[in-house]
Amino acid sequence: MAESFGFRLLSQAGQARLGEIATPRGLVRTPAFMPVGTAATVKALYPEQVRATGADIVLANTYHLMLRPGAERIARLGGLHRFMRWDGPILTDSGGFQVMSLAKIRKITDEGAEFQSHLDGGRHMLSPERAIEIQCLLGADIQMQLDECLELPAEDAEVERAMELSLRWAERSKRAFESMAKPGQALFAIVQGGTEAKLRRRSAEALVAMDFSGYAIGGLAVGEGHEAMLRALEATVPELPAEKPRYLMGVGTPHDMIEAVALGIDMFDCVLPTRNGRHGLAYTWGGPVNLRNAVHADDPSPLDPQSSCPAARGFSRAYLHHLVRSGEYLGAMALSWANTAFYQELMGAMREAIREGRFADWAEETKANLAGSRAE
RNA sequence: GCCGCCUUAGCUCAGCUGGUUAGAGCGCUAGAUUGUGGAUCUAGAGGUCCCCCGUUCGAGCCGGGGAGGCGGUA
Repeated sequence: MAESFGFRLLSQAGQARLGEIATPRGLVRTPAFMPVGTAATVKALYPEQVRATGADIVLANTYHLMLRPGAERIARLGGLHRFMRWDGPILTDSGGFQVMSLAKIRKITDEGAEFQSHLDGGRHMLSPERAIEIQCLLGADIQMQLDECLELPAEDAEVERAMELSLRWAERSKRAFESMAKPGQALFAIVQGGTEAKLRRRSAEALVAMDFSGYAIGGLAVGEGHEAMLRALEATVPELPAEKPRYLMGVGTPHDMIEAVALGIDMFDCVLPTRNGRHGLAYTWGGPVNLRNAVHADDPSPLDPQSSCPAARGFSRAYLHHLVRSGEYLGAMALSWANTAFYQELMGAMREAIREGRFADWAEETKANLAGSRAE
């Protein structure tokens, strides 16, 4: 097992990349999907289940864990890996996005983000330095710089201001990381700049000059639309170094991820498989299936016979329909499991297609099969 | 038997002095959801206002008769 962090490019098909991220806690095969475990749990799933679906790494969250149960407490309890019983790599988000999406009242200054907790209204200050300190207390293998994420559409001047602020925060995050992090831990920068190609390029260029272990693309899938997101990726990815992993934050649908991999993205995270699973939407090789719909009430066929997941192969659509409509825990568990498994199967299929040099054909065929999964 | 109350959407119920196209909540039928508040939002379908007769320009609403339900009483 590697002592230090590293990325290896194994193969390429067009812009699509097959690779491997080495961490002291194990390998991450890329393209990778990271199940989201915001509050130190991939909701409704046991860690063993998450691992068995093929996930190499999970995501957890600075914002939520600093508020509850507290980063210092997790550190006293032996760190996040022991706390949540996940011994593989963990990536932690820095909190920038959550301050935007969750905190009711917030004030962004150069110093940091001052916000009121969505839990109890308490006031907190999250600076770039504190965000790194928290991620170090948690023991995250891959840490993210604090950034400012905007909802789109936004004024150009506002997008530029947030992008420039995020650059200053990147620099401070890196300094803090270098003074606190343990060997083998990595820090990723976050490219901002909205949908404006010029701003994206400037952000990427500045961050690359600071030399991070990996580069994330943030501030997308926040209201700009599918095509605008792809154009922003096309503008950004060529600016990033080939020898570092590229992470598209918060994305996405199966369709989104196939197209992003085609543009050279290596890593994803998204709440869709788990959140939508809890609310009755299943992702399958035949496209998304809304199990709340009445059409499933009498359907004895399995959710997805092509899936390797016992929940997708074993439970009938009629039963899952009943569980979802009844608000039963097992419905949320079964669909979270099936969806998490599907997302990993999808990444596995992409890796195989790249390895065999047939990614473009595979992508066309698969997108057609999934049609309905956001065919925009 | 007599007295009182009730009957409006699938369910529980509003309904103005009699006045356009009769409403709500839940449910139902769908849709949205992208660095997770186990959340939220959007749209749609659905009515013999118990039945009949009458009064009125006009009745869910007023009068008479009937049916069904609940309660009280003998």
